[in-house]
Amino acid sequence: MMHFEELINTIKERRKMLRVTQESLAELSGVGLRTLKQFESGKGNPTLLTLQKLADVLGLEVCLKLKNVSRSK
Amino acid sequence: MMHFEELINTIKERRKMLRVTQESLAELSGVGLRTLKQFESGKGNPTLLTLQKLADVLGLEVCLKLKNVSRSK
DNA sequence: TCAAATAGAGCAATATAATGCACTATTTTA
DNA sequence: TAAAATAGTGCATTATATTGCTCTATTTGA
Repeated sequence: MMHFEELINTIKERRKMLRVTQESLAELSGVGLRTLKQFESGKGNPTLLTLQKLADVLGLEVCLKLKNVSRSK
Repeated sequence: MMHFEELINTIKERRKMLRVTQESLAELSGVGLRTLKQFESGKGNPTLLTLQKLADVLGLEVCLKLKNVSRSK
């Protein structure tokens, strides 16, 4: 899924920016380390709850925004 | 989960604004009708893929944004 | 450079999301 | 206000997300 990557990168970059390891983020968020590893490495299709838990610790939140309609793509 | 509701409402309202029934949205998105019903009725914890499929048809996209840090809440 | 820290993956068990079917409840509309 | 359309739920099955354990690969820093 093309759009997954954007979310993955946001999480990954944000985590690194905050200098948090996968292990720490897993603990802090209550998400299993294995689950986080899978998500960040592009395997996996997390549940909304899992994504929210991760985002929350990183000071992010999941949202829905209008797609850019006028793209010539 | 408090924050789920916001996402649910966004989906639900957007769907209604576009005058699309659950049945249509389910078909168009490729998500099972049962799954959509559960999500909109507040039961359920959809996978990111499911959420994206629904959002996509409605002209929305899942994103991560910075949380409002300075809230006295 | 090489040892420690961090990240990724195989395997297997368990929890739960996704789904369809059939039915009920609610809403819409003629 | 009654019929039709739309939305919500119980039950059961299947698919798959989550998890821990263990091991390997990669990255980092002294």
